[in-house]
Amino acid sequence: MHIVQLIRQAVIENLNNIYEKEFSENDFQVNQIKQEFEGDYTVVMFSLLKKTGDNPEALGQKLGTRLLENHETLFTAFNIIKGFLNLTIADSYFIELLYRNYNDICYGKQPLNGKKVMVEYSSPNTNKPLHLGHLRNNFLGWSVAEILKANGYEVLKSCIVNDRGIHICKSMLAWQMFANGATPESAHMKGDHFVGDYYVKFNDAFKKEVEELVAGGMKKEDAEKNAPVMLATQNMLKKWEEGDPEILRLWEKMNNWVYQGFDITYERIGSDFDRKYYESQTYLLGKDIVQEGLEKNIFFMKEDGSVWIDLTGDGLDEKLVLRKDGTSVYITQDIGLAKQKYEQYKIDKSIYVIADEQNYHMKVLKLICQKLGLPYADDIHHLSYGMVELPSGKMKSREGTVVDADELVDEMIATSRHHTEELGKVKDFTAEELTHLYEVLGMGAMKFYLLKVDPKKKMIFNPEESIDFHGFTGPFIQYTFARIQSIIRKEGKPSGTIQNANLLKLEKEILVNLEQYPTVITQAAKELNPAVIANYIYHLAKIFNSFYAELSIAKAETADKKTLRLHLAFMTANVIKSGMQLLGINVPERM
RNA sequence: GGUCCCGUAGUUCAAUGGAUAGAAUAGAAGUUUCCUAAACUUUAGAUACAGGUUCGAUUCCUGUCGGGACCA
Repeated sequence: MHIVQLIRQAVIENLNNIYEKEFSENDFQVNQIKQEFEGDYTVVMFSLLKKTGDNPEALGQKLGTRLLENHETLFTAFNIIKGFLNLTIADSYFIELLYRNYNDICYGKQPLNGKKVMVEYSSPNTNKPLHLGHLRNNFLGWSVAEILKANGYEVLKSCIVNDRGIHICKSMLAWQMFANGATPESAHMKGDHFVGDYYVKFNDAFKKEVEELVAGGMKKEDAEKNAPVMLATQNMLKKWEEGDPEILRLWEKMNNWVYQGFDITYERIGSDFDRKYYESQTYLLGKDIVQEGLEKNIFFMKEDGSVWIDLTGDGLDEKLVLRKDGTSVYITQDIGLAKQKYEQYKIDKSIYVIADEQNYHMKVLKLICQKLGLPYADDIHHLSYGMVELPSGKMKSREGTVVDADELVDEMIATSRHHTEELGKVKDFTAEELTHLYEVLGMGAMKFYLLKVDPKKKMIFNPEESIDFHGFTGPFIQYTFARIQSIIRKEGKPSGTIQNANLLKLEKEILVNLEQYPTVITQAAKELNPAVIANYIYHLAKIFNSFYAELSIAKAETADKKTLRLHLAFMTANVIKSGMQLLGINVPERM
């Protein structure tokens, strides 16, 4: 049991005895103490004053005295400041922690709990390469999956590939018009970038045609509808839906180019999926559910034959679920896919990692499922994250302001190479070792940068300033790990027992933090928030670095202290490695 | 027009209703005969505004201003 729970329990027990009333966890808080006060944890007593009828001083005295009497192995001292009862935890309690978790790579993780979760993330379009926004999505989704695994869930990672629709037809049309049969091979390009270029070419052509039409006296609105390339694209989509073999062949060919490009990127950034869904196979789903909904009067049909749901009672509006020509809209297939996921995998929870611009859509999806009485409706969870923006605002592919994922990865790796060469600490590394190190550091910096921020908040990325390698960063933590490994190589793994603890402030601070790791993992899962882990690991590394600068491990004052500090270093390294893995970040033995 | 989200140091981010609002970076000043200076130490700097609830508000409620997203 974690120490905060132990304290809570002890406080409840003793309050019950002192006041002969029933107290519960909700009656008070237990917090970690602030630096400037004496002790380790504090009981906030304000909320207990009414129920106990005592003032803080009297309450604190009674409670503190009892706690020390009845739990002498846990508490060694207490003091009262205003409404806070500050408790000092016994050194021996923490020493036990070191022994108990020695070399345990599963420290902090939970055994399987029998629940199954699906995490859908990444969800790319096949008309352009991945960009910075996708990176945040991918890192988030992957990390959340790992965090859930660490909490005992069985996790399935899935991905819905938006492989059909008007946007793909635009790339296809532009390829027909401008490529002269070029391929990624002939152009020496990654397939996703190759196809993305034709998407841009389409937009250029479209813009030009609109301008010409407007110059000829047409209204802009009409010009956009009647531009020849737009009409041709719509015609192509129609042919695709009718199953025109030639169009289907082109569609398959271009999508495969894109997939080959995506595979390379996914491999580099460490994204993987247990199950991929393709919109071309799911876009017809959900129509049967619409029928059911009509019969149950949950949906209604308008005069033109289109089907709607009235959500005005829920503060939303009327929402289209089937067009008048009987074709699906996005929400229809989403309902269908949700059902398919549930029936196929018997999942207990379905998490969708999607940017917050889709908040409305996801709210509607869940609401409709609930109204339909679908059994999985309540288990649909939208993990909504803020968009990555530039200082100038939203990234726009049409304006060429998109930060490309592959380019950014290359840049990060180049920067890590530059820093490493400048410092010259790994001159004995082989070429492969160096390549690997640059990748570990570059990807570490990038992933940490995107994961350290609360997912809910939008974040600003400034391409002018490269992602840092100093301070609150991945490499800072990786460096801390590497220094510990260096010590372990020289001094060996910790062995033997600690006779006389008598912890110094810095030693104890590390232990207090190490003890919190399991709680942190639980909290991260509860909030579906990798930033909780990132902040914790950074804090731990920071404290360790102060400890490292202040106190010698190899030349500790006594043999006993040396054993203790080796243990501290060893366990800190294990927790750093474990926590960074939950973020998808590797740690190097040397750097 | 409607719904929702966000305003914290120059900048990028923290803070389950709790003590003197933490970090990083940029700025200033230091630390290397000693375990990796990608580090450490010191210093200066912030809750948009006005009310309210509370023993206590960055956090909850109302309004104003500012920014953003979505729905027609």
